[in-house]
Amino acid sequence: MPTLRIATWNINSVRLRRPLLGELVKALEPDVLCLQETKCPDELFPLEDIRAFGFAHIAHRGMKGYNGVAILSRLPFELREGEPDWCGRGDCRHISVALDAPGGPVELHDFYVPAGGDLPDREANPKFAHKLDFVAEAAAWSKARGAKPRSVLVGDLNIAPLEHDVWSHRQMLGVVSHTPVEVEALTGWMRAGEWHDALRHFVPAEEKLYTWWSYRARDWEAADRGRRLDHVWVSPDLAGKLARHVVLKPARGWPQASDHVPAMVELAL
DNA sequence: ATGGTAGGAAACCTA
Repeated sequence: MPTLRIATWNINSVRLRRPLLGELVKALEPDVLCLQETKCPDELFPLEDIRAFGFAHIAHRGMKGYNGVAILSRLPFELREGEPDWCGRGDCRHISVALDAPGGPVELHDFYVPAGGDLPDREANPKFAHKLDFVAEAAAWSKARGAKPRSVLVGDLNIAPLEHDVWSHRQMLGVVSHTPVEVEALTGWMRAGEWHDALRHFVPAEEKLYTWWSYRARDWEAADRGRRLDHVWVSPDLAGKLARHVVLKPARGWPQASDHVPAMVELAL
């Protein structure tokens, strides 16, 4: 049966960490890899290095210093144009393609949701307001779009929705990424598009699951104060085709690691 | 209660 492996990783600078892409490819052998926080203007994107890792098809949308998303693929795809300009900011936080996948096209969306700053107060903190507005717009977009078959949405959504998506639910309730207003916004987005949480398809809600560990810890592994900020969602028709997943925790221990680790889902198409 | 680290830019922002 043909399979499709889609991975997502907040790489936190594609130029600095491009050697680690080789490690990721060795470990996961993804057909498609979606990146966030490439922090790389389009004219400086390291196309040749990435082609050498086997990704013949590359789409990237970057800017100077911040943000930036990219889709690296072994399969051909068509870049989807005319997607929304989220919150009218011209940020590079979303890119999407129609993948030439086994059995027909798969619509793939790669998102980087604003982190939202430190203070979980819409009035006092414009970054938090931006985050909530972004997710609300995304929910409206999903609602209008409907539960389109053969769709996958991945990325750093910067919200850990479930109790066991954080190391301590109680201590995180007031911390941006796990506040009730953010969790409600994210679950509203999921419901609006009838998206299925593909990572939790494999890992029961009662089990801890993290994709991010802060840089600001003496020993990230010993402290293990992680959060699940990175997500893979699939359309209802693909939920039954989920075959395998990997959250590549060892990547957090790589030399010059990103604070996020790659997550991958395999679909039996 | 606080501050801890990292990347990119350009002397401070973002996460």
